[in-house]
Amino acid sequence: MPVPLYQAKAEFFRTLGHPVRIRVLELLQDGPRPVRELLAEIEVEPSNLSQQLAVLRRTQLVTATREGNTVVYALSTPDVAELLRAARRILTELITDQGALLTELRASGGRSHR
Amino acid sequence: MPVPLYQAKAEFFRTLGHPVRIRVLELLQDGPRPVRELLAEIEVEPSNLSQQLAVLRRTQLVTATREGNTVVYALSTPDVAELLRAARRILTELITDQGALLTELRASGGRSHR
DNA sequence: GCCACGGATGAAGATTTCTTCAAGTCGTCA
DNA sequence: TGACGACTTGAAGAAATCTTCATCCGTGGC
Repeated sequence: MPVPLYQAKAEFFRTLGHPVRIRVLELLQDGPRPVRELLAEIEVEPSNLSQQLAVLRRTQLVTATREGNTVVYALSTPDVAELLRAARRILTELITDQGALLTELRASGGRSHR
Repeated sequence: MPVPLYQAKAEFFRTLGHPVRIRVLELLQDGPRPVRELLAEIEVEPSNLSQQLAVLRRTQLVTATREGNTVVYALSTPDVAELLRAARRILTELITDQGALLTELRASGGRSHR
C-alpha cells in the first residue's frame, strides 16, 4: 500500500457527505440537468448550490458544460449511480435492522437498558 | 420522500469520511478483530482509535463485544464490505481517468489550458 | 482489596467545512 | 455598447469535526 490511499478514500466519502451534494447526484442519476432545474428541486440559495457543485466538480464526480445561456451538469461516470444504489441498500438494511431491534425491545416488555 | 432522507445518507457517508475509520472497516472485512490488533496496524493513539470506533458503533456499522480482557470488533453486516468494494472501483476508475487525461494532455504537446 | 492493563469517555483547543453576502464573469438581447 | 439573466467565486463568521489529554470503568492477577 503506497500510503495516502486511505486518505483518498476518506476524502471521496466526505465529498458525498452533504445533503445538497447527495441530492444533486441523485437527480443526475436520471440524466444531465441544467443548474436552473437543480435549483428548482433543491431548496437552497443559488450561491450555495454553486459551491456544492464546485466541490463535486473538483472531485470529478460530475462534469459541467455550458450550453448557451445555461450550464448543464452530468455524472462523470455511471459508477456513481451504482455506488449510490449500494449505499441506499446498506442504509435501508441498517435502518430496518434498527427498527427490528426496536420492536423486539418493545415486545420484550420495554425493560430498561443502558 | 419523507424528508430528511438525504440528511441520513449524507451522515452515513460522512462517517466513512475519515482515514482511520476507513482503515478499521477494511481490516474488519477479513473478520472480527480485537482492538489491540487494530491498534497495532493503524498508527494512531489508543484514545483516538477509541473515538473513531465509537463513531462507527453509533452508526451501527460495527459491533463490539467484550471477550474477557479485550474487546472484539466486527462489521455489523457484510454489505459494508460490498460498499467499500464499490467505492474502490469508482475511485480507481476516477484516478485512472485522471491519469489518462493527464497523459493525453502531455502527448498533445503540453499546450496550456485554462 | 489493590494494582495494572485494555479500552472508553469528557472536555477543550485546533482544523475543517458550511453558509451567506458581495462582487465578478460570460453570454444574450436590445 | 449597455443592461440583464444565469451562474461562479472569494471571503468571513458560524458550526461541525479532529486530536489530544486527563480521567474513568471493567477484568484479571497478586
